[in-house]
Amino acid sequence: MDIIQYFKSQQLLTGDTAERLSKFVRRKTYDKKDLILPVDNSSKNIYFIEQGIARVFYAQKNKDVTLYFLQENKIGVPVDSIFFNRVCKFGIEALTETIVAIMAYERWENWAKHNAVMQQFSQRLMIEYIKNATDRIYNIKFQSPKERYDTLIAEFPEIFPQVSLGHIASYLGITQETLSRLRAKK
Amino acid sequence: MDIIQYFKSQQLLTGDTAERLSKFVRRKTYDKKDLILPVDNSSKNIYFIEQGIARVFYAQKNKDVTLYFLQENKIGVPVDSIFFNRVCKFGIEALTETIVAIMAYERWENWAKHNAVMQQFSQRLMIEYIKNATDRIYNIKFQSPKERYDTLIAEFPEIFPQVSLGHIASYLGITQETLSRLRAKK
DNA sequence: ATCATTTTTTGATTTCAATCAAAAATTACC
DNA sequence: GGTAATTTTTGATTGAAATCAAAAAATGAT
Repeated sequence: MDIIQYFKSQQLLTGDTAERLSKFVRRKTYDKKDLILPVDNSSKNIYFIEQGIARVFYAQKNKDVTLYFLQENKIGVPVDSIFFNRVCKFGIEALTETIVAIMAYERWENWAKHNAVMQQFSQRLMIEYIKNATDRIYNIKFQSPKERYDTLIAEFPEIFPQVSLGHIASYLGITQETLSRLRAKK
Repeated sequence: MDIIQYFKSQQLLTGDTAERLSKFVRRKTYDKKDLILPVDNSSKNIYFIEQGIARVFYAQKNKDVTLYFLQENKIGVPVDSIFFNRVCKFGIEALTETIVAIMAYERWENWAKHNAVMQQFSQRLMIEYIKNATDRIYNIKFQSPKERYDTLIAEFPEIFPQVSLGHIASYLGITQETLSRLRAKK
């Protein structure tokens, strides 16, 4: 969905603010396997997935771990760079052909300083991030791979034909082979 | 440290705001093993550790996992209840004798609506939470138990005589025996 | 100090998932 | 449609850490 439409539909923005925000948006299309954001970058952009699927991942040498998936209408925020002025450890990779709405965070941050609606909008997005991070930690620390698997297909069933087992397995914290066996029985 | 002193020292609050906030604070002392916040509760309080050490943990049946430790000057925030109106999955347990400064979040939230300093203060705490959660996810997903161990002693060396191996092990995601062996060699 | 309780270490065994390897299936491309 | 390339499944083996069990050490209480 168009990013501005989406924010409106979620009652995050009202007409005129939305109007103005839409001027900040730049759109870009990525092919499968393109990097939307490379690892260890210090981008201060916000990446909204208008179409397609992406993954947020850590990578170093021979290690590659998927942190989470971004479906349509999800936002990838390089928090390290935006809030903490350090390079962002994770990257974002397109897993299908993807349309991304990109916005420079600083512009809207400045605006938010003088605008209550934007201020609240900004806060809402932070809370959204907090929710996702909190849930993910619970998911990793307290649930079993099988439970994580069940949660994933419940929340994001379309993932299966589209995303390769390897990425899903690393999201779950197991190997591809183990995931394949997990699916087989049952 | 006294919570208000701490916020001042961090330039999070100025004189008069601090003054007023201090009226919101209620202090409580806990013994070792006391629950500061039970699991699955819906407290809307914020818990600031003025003295001692606590742990944030998930528990169900025979499962008990330590999420992270709260040292002096750290804040425990039951985000589930405060932001999402659901019971908070984690609890907080005192690991030593502990002095906690407790504050009702709603009071300061209402205040923040009409006060820019409080608003910014509130936002800073959110960002702090985001940082911790982000780092922790990296820590869990991308680092090995040994690396987690090294990070922990680097950041929080005093933990060792004070907190039992069992809790530390569950924080690291291994068993107590494995941790004991990890420490032995070297 | 002594005894009791808790915590940590050490040892032996088991188990589950990782690894290694190859076959089968699916997808992509000329 | 056929061949190549990729992805998934299946099988056999290995290994690292969990489990089980008990000894040793540390802490606490009387």
